[in-house]
Amino acid sequence: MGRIGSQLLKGTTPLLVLSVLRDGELYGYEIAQRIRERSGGAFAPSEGSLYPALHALEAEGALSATWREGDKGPRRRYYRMTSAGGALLAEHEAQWNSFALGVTRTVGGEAGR
Amino acid sequence: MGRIGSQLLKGTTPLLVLSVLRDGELYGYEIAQRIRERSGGAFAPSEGSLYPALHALEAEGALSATWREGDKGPRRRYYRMTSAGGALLAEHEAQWNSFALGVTRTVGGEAGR
DNA sequence: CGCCGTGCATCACTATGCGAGGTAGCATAG
DNA sequence: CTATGCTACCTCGCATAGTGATGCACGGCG
Repeated sequence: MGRIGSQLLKGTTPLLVLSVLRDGELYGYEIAQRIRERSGGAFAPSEGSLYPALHALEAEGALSATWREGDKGPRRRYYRMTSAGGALLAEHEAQWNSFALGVTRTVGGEAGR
Repeated sequence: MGRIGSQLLKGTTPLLVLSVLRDGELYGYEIAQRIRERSGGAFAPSEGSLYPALHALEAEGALSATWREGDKGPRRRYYRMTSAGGALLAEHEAQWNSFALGVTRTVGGEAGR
């Protein structure tokens, strides 16, 4: 395994998802929209990556979820961050920060000074 | 294709390689070491990703390369950034910046303000 | 003489993002 | 009444690209 979890290189989805869930309970589609809004439209996970990520996070115990019937429209699955999810978020944030710092340093040309 | 080139999510290697080559001519192994040093040891591309990336960059015309016999030790392939490489670097930097900004915003919770 | 370090290269494995396709409910247009 | 389109969920196959293992070649050291 690399220095910086190799999944972090492409795996920003868990970080993003957990981040928006700090706001409170949200359902899948809404999570994607929040990420899109907050990123300034720069990106949004596609469904093919969002839902699997949500399931994985739930399986890990980072999220808890419940189905709820909508008065109108189809049922939605609401996700809430667990305390384990909070810890995971902190971990992902730390990894992101050191990754971003590393890139910035390398691109900027500062050595270990 | 997504908003932010999907390769950028994991494809920081070209950015990193081109960045260290601003210093001048370097050979493969040395490039890896520079990246490692500059990133503060946070990461270094493995050989399995570095060499293919170098070949791709050369094929694209972003780098020019020449073999040189070492007085001691095996021959080395020295890479130099071309002007097309400079343009590519600028592009990768811009992409990285907007990507990092998007993540920062999403994690930080700032909306489009 | 065997091992290690430098240096380049390639391979199989793996992770995961993406788009397409499928199900379903409801609303509006024709 | 049917078509289209939006919300909302899920899953599949494809492509990309990072990792470690393996191999070749050269030279120094114990």
